[in-house]
Amino acid sequence: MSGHESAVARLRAQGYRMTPQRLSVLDIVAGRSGHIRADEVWNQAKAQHPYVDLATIYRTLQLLKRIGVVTEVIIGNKLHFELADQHNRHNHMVCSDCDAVQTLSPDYLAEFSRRLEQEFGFTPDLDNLTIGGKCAKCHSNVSP
Amino acid sequence: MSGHESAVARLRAQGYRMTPQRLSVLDIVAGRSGHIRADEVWNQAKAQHPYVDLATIYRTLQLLKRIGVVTEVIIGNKLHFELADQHNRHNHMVCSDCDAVQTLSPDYLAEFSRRLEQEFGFTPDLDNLTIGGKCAKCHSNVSP
DNA sequence: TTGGCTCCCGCAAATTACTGCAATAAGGCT
DNA sequence: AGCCTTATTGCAGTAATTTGCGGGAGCCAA
Repeated sequence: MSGHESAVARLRAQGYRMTPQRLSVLDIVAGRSGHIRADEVWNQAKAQHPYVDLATIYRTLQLLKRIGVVTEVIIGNKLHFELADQHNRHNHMVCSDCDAVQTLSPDYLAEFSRRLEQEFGFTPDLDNLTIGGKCAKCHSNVSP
Repeated sequence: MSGHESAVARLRAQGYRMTPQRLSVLDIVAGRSGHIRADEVWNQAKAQHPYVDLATIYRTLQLLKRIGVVTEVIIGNKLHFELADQHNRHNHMVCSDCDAVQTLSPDYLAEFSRRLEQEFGFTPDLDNLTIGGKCAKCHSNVSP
């Protein structure tokens, strides 16, 4: 449970204000071990604070993403968010059939990333990289 | 200009029908050397066939994507499509600052892909993989 | 050719994501 | 504690994409 304080500090440091709405969003995302959709955040936030607007949720999530507190994962073309834990960075593999999500150590991408940087000067944003494909279970299935 | 016939054949082979609308979409996507947005396809399609509906464009593009005739590229959170040229497969690197797109040989991902398959049984969909990050030009800039 | 099954289209409405604007409230200053 | 500045919210509206529905058309079999 160390995400909150540092997140609040990071907001303040950049001139952003801490509001009940933002705190709610932060609590909700931090309280969830995995990823959560924007509308789920909204539903939970309304329980704590009846007049939060969905637009505020979106703006807050974008803000938190911009300052690196949460990361965005696209699962079956729906946006999800999760707390960015600096001590446990990971990428996601999402199955295009069953939407199952597996996490992946960024070590697997280190070599690839280094080559892009050396050969193209392109710095990939690994924090937000999600790999689509078929998981082992769905791979054996037939119908497309 | 070999995309058409094989695409038509592939549609028929899977029980899909070739309609004027679908042919238009196919023509338009094939006629563009790079990527094209759904609404651009729509505008061009309307010129040929005044009563095409945008929903049809979207459905057709999804269909073509599903059967592997076109691939999807997300550029600055807008969907783009391009003809899947089997002889010139490539991935994309998109700069999150300036939306510039560079193409990338899938060779760079081969090793990575092989490891995912061996260690997790996960088959990544490299055709639709786009890497976000900062290009060399924007990398030197300051403001976030 | 007739019947029937299924596919496909256009229309409209739903869903998801985002934005402009005026009212509100957070945080610093006194 | 009270005031002032301005970031932030709620509301309403827009943009982008998807989905449900009913009619119409293609295809096959008898």
